[in-house]
Amino acid sequence: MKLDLSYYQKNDVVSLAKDLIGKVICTYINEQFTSGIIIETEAYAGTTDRACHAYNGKRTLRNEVMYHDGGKAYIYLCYGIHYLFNVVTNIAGIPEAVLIRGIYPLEGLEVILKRRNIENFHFHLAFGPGKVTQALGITILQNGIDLSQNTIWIENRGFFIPSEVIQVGQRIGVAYAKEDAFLPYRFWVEPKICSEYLKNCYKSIIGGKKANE
DNA sequence: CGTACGATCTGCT
DNA sequence: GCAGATCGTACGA
Repeated sequence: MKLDLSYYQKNDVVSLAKDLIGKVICTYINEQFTSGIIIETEAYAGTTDRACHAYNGKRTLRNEVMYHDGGKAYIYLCYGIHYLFNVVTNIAGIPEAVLIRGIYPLEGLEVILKRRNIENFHFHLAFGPGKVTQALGITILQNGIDLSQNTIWIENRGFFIPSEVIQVGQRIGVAYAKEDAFLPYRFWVEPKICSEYLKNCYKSIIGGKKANE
């Protein structure tokens, strides 16, 4: 169920970014369990990617964990306000990562609503990278943690997202990366579409059948 | 040491 | 649709 470290240590960050769509990210933070289906990701492809924090081999205190073995959390503060959560991929020395940009809340909705300071559920509740970390309770305190432990981890629950509903496009907010800003490294499923597939999964669970594996 | 700038979100128009 | 919030990091002097 829980993805192990070998999953993250593969050598194709773009494929991993797409494969993470439909997986379930879980957190146990401040004694509270919350989770959501990953519905938006972006790949950041190491030292040759102008949009990547490790472009041209840049290595600082902030991005140090990108240079570690895959399967760790790379978290940083963006625009002085929002924490952004990345999964480090590949092996030590090759600084690649997947930014988790959107989730569809699955468990702990009450906690998520409280953390987001929102009254009622709506589709875009955690669609956007700053909303994801707020919903899941992630801050800079979790930077560098190991995703095979029990604070932040990702599971395969067998939710099947058909390839035809996964959209592909340019990454958001990286105009400074010049030509690399046009690379098709962003993957997403509209939250409303995701909810339709969720209904199907729940139906099959209720019917005594396991969700698609 | 000083300054510029974000892998964004919200609320108001 | 747009401006304002807000602060750590990076980088040059």
